[in-house]
Amino acid sequence: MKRTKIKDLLNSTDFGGEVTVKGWVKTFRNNQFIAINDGSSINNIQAVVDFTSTDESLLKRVTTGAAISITGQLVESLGKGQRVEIKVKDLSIIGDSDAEKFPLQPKKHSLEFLREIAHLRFRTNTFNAVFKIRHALAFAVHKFFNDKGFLYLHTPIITASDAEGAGEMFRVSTIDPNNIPRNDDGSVNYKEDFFGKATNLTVSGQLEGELAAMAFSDIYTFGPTFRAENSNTTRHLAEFWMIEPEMAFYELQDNMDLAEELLKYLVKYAIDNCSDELEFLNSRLLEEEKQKPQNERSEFDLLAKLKFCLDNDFERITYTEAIEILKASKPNQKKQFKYLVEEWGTDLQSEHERFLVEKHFKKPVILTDYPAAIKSFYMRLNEDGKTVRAMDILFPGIGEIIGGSQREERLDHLEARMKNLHIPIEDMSWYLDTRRYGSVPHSGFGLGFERLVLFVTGMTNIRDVIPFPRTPKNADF
RNA sequence: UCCUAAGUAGCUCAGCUGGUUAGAGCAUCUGACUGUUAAUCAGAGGGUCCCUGGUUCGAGCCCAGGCUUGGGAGCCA
Repeated sequence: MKRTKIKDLLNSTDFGGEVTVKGWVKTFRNNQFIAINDGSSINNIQAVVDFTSTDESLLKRVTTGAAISITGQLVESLGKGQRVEIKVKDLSIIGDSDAEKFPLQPKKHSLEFLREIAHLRFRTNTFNAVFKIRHALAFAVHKFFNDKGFLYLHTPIITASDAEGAGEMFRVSTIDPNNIPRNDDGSVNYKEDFFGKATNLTVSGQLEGELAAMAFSDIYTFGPTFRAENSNTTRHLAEFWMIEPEMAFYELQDNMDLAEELLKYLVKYAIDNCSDELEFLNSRLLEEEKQKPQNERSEFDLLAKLKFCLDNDFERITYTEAIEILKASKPNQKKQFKYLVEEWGTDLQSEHERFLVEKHFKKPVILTDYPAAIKSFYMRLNEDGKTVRAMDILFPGIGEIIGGSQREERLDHLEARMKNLHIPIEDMSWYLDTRRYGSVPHSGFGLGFERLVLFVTGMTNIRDVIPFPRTPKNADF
């Protein structure tokens, strides 16, 4: 008999008909009630088995985690707590699960423990919800850009350019570490390596994206990105996914407008398409909040927080304005900041960003026009000669979720800047060609996909929103 | 990388001032019960107290080094 997905059965009113479900046992209560889940819904379907007429040795194999197939009649539930259930006619075990060894129990587990069994955590409600939302958001990214006529560009994972300055890179090499080819001066002879030169995993697809934007006008990338930084935080991964649109003829304002529209679109898409999952995560968070002392509880629940983000314009201020606000702020006056804000030109610490977003404006903030000295070489210099057209979007609880800029389209300015920073211009000739032949103002940004998923799901550790997290000292599974 | 807290049963944790045979709840197993919702009741099994070394008559507990994890910082998306 053809299998029906549990999601469809839970919505069905076709009582009396015979159905088959296949899935994994979540709980088996009272020797009668099997809660089965097949991943199609965060909710289980209950199958009621008549233990008096069922082989006892078969029932013993209905253990948490076992895969089973059930055929029976779909009926209105006789008990409370669920609308429909299946009256079992035929029960068979597809795959046994040794209850003494299966690590997931029908109880609450800590996220830290589940991280150690990341290969099995998909089977929990929480991760079912998180990864469904992750999927929905990924789909929504493509839908958003496709509907706007953007071209999805696949940029290389392996690159030879080391001019990004975006962070430490992972080396890609086939050189035998026990037998390294050397030049006469003792340095590694990369001519012997696979690509004939030193190569790395990409830290960003931006530079390649700019090349394509000079032909297609509007492009985006969405792929894995790698940083070999020794960062041990709740919002950094060594391998993460990034969305990087790049638009010709966009100035900084257009760039900000697109970024804000994208973020709101994605949040709305999740609200509209993942209501069960968000509802579950919301109640899960509410329960965790109850464990906290009153003064540490957040004022908004997850759903309210998401709606608030949709209903309010992001606050847009310049770096210079931010510095003025911070200088005059209470924590700065009372010397409560660990790093006091005194001079124009220093980078903002995360305590400052958090103050602006969570205390002062109480909503997402777009910071623009940073000092050139603390930003990348490719950002467009303003007329004042000291700030660049950069923008960072800061989210409550997450910090920087987007970083972007209008790009420096003037060849002479760009070359001067690169010389200053000792970036080898000869190696970057391919990039500078965009400025040599039909250069136009253009802009783009990078959205950290996992940080977006963090925000939408309300999870607090980035390792819990990517299936198999790669972090320092951790590359399991 | 720095600061900080932690590591005890499958999981979550307790373990007094260093003192006999290391405990609880849940899970698991056995039995009872049979419309349950983290079912209930009775019983049983289950330990490299993170690792290495040291102090001591005696270390889960004290000291040193290491490993791992949580939280914070830096770097950033």
